[in-house]
Amino acid sequence: MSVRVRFAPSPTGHLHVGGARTALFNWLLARKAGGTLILRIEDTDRERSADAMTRDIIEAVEWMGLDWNEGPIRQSERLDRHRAVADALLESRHAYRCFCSPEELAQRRRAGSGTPDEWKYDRRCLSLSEDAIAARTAAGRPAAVRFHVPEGSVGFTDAVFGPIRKSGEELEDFVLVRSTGQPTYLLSVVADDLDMAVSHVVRGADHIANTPKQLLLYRALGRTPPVFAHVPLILGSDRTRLSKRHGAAAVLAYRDAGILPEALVNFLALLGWSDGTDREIFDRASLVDAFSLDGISRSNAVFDADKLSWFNGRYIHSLPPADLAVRVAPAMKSAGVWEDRFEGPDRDWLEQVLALIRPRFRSLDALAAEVETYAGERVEYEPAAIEKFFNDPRLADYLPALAERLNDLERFDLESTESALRTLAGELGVRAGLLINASRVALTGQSVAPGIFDVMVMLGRAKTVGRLRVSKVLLSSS
RNA sequence: GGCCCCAUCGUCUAGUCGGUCUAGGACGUAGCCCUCUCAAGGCUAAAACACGGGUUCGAGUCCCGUUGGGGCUACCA
Repeated sequence: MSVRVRFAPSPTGHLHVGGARTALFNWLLARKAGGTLILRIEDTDRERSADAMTRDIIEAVEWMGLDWNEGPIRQSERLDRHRAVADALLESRHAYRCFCSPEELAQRRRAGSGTPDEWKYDRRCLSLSEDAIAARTAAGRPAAVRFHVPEGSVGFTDAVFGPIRKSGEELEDFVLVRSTGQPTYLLSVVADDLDMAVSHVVRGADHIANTPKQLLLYRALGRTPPVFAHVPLILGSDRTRLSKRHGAAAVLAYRDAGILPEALVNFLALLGWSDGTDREIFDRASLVDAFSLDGISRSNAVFDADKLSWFNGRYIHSLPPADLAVRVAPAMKSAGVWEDRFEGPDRDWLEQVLALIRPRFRSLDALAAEVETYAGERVEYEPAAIEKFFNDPRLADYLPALAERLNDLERFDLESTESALRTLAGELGVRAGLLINASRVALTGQSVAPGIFDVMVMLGRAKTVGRLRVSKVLLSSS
């Protein structure tokens, strides 16, 4: 049996990390088995669905690099097919028309004993005679289609949770088609999964309780259900279900915050799945290779932004510089630090700067912004840096002296700059650290930077000497 | 409330048919090393089997209960 899976988000909101992980697991399963991934948009509730959200979801899935083989299919385009299934169920007496309006139901719910959510549909319309139905239909009364839940229990073996059973008494006669003629989710998923020959349904664990209802539909239709694999939910740090309240839960928000898709993918894969080893870093290919449904955990997982950040750092630190330059370009552009020369003659220089400064960064944004320190014409001095390393008045003489030494250098490289500085420090009788740290502030405006000689070489002689000379002003005025 | 599901460090997790598990790894935290700063990197440390009963020679591993958490309970998906 060939593996056919689907990722079926509903466009009622942004694609959040929970949905993203479900998409990833489906993709992984499809790729691992050489199967097919179908992208299906579950927009049967027109009221709550938005086209903008559909675009958002597709953009997010593409950004994560999860390619699909069929779709995107909009469920709303298959309404006729769904209604046909409902008609078949009506015909076979597995479903019946219900003329109770939502308002009436709400009223009866409130009037019933116990709390409203204990109330089950009272099957008032189940016993309607043919004549009564015909009369109401002729009178133009809208009717919903309800499934007639049979006696007995339904059970299935979930690929991650194992056997799950539910007694039919717990289920009420659920609606398949709204009185507006719109099919509901329960009908649509089953009809679509059947038509699309879906072999494995991998979805969030919040669907576990609905699965018995769907199983009943498969049974009534005389069809074999797919394998179900429910994935535990992702929780916020307060252990409640992840939502907008927990800050950035949307996939594209992470992209916009400078997260690399491979980091998100790697992180998400390990959130609720393990291959049983200690391995943490997985590229796409090894993830496909190692993935298996039975490595999925049964308990919910808390989303740990710190760990995502760590993964992102790992990828930023290990990407080939040429690739990193490509990946960071959008962030540089939106930060306003991009210059055309980075596309041409200074490409190598940019790559070298990135390679030099990246160990200190875990996000593309911060990394992009820091390029300005090296590429820009002006230095922004941090007050804290000045306070920390510009606190020796003698520096007002030392730094200009260092500038001249460096300016006179025959060659301007790592070795020559370092020996020039250390020689000067020796002659002055001060620690090399004094000049080094002060130079760091003079050259970058910060108290934090890569090795100072690397910084000098990246800046080049002109900028290095210029910034050291300018710093005299700051020193004498402070 | 009812039904379903889950339960190992703060977090993500490993934990072969129950037998050196004195419970392993990672993030985070603390310390040390490196060192011109801060990172990165390396090393080390603190940190968990929710609780109570069973079953068994022996339970983190099996069973029951309690507690806690989550989900579902719509003419939402």
